[in-house]
Amino acid sequence: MVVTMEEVAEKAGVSKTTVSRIINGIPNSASPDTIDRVRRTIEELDYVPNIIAASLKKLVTKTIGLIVGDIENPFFGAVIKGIETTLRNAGYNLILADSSYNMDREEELARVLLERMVDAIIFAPSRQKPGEWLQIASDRGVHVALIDNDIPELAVDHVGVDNFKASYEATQYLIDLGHQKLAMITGPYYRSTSSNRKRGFLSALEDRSIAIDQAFLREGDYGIESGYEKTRELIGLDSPPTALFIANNFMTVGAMKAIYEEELKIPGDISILGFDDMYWYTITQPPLSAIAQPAYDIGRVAAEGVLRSIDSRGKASPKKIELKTKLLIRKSTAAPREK
Amino acid sequence: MVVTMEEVAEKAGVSKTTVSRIINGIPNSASPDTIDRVRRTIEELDYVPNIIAASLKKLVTKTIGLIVGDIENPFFGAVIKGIETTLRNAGYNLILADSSYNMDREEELARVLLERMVDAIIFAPSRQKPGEWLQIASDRGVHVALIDNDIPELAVDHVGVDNFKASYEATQYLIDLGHQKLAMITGPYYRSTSSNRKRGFLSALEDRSIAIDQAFLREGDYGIESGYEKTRELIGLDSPPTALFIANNFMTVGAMKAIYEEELKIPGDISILGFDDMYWYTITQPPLSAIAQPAYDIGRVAAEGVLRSIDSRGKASPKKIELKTKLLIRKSTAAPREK
DNA sequence: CTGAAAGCGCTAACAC
DNA sequence: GTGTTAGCGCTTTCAG
Repeated sequence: MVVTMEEVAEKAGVSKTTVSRIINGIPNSASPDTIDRVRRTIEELDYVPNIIAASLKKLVTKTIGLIVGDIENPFFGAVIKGIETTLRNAGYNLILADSSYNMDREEELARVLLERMVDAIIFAPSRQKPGEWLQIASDRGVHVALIDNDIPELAVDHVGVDNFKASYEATQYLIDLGHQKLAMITGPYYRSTSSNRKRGFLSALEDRSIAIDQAFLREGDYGIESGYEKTRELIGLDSPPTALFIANNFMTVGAMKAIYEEELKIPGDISILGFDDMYWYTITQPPLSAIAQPAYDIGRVAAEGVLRSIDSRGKASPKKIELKTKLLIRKSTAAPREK
Repeated sequence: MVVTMEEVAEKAGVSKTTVSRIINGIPNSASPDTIDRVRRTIEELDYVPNIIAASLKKLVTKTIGLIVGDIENPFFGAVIKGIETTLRNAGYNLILADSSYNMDREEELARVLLERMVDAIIFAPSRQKPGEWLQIASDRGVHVALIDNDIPELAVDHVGVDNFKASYEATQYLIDLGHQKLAMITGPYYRSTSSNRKRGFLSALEDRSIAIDQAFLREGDYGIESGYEKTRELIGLDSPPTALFIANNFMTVGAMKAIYEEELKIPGDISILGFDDMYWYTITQPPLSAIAQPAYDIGRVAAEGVLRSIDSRGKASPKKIELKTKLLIRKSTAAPREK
């Protein structure tokens, strides 16, 4: 740093203390005259306060760390936007870290954030297993909030959606349309979101007494390729499904690719329903039916929770919050063709 | 923070200095024995070094600030990924800030980043006009790199693509297909990218002696709605264009919406070519032709430049780097129908 | 209303 | 090899 508070003080003919108080807007701590003089000096010198120094003294950085699995996933894009906006408006900064869905990385990042003295960590875990550093962080008074996937055994805030219910209702909708041969491409079961989405699907079938064909249940990895391959397998079956429920956005793209390649008609030959809504789902042919998650709000609510938790000095007990999903019915789902 | 270096030192029976040296891996500064003892103590105490304190002393934070216009834009998503990955591998952290394409906000954010003592700022400006704080940052030795839009009068690094050339070539391709009635929906001219894309389009027409119909040139704002409206205007013309070139991803979505609404055939009635490639352009009907920008690499190269610049203590002169675009021809562009 | 002094937790000369 | 000392730039009692 070039110019320090000391220099401002000197030039204005006051002490550092006074300058500090004025900058921090402590009421009744300086005469209007002094305030004016100091303000002008700050202006003249282009003085920029050093928040790092202040942080060291106050033991508070007004910085929050965020660990996500993949910044490039549009779902996280919206979540991050919600977090960043909320935090920024409250005067906080965001340190963003991408774990590539790698657990070792997650651990390392949590540690790095601790070293940087973040006031809180918002974390989108890639699996349900709790990491060691997160617990350490929580133990030392660094507020922790989970988003998307939950880690039930960690007693910290969590913001997500009711994946079971969303999945259950979507499946029910498909059944009501008349489908009996329903397939699902799920995400990896080690994620709470994935396993809940699968459970919802299965549970709906069960409740409607539809036998579960194991060949119709495929575990993907949330990537485009995986959606493509699983779909090929599914439509290659002797008796293929008439409805396909896909657990995330990327796999849905892969699925569409496979379906177009085989020149199957949607929804004539097969109905398609995806988890995660994308802004471009309205311009595919046909427009895609999907379950929308309030991604921005997940971020916003998580950030608000963390802020509240900081304010209350961690005296608030952990909350598990589930936001509402919405089933968006467009044109990719319809009754199965009569045979 | 709970446990400090002092406590580690005490418990291990050495001085802070020794602990510090061991943590920083200064060679030949402690006996293997001491190192071992200290390491074990650190482990036992779950000691986490306080980088904020170190930063204050060293006047280097190993943190870089990034200001983008909209985190949710998938283009920036990829750019951010490139930056984050590169920085992380070099041991740097990223403070992410979203300006909502607002210039006042940009200024404010630059200042906030300065206060936080970032070692460098990577900035995706929303207009060509240079801000005051960025100059101040640069003057104080904070390295500055621009991405996407350039601000020519600022003597700092810039990484982007040759928008003029990309646009020129794409237009040329459309003309070679036989189109004579070409329209373009541009972005706001106050961005260097937008105006260069427009210039490329116009220049290609000129070079092929195709008269420029002003009604065929529409200035959008890079949003979905804007793409939709401008396209409606265009296809509502008495003599509508046979080819439409759209300056970004979001407006392309809007354009598609308008075209489907009017039940026009692509590319039969109108050819569509967009700037920015998206991973889902292969599953629209027809798959969309587009100009791909190496978004991840733009981020990576910008981050590498900033890192290099930090290493060389700013003795490197500013570089303006243009990465290669690629014209991806899929199915939304074809020769105009004979009339 | 204002200032002096004592650190926040760490690093970096400078000694020994 | 290791320790002592003096800060980095700011905030915060405590005095007046």
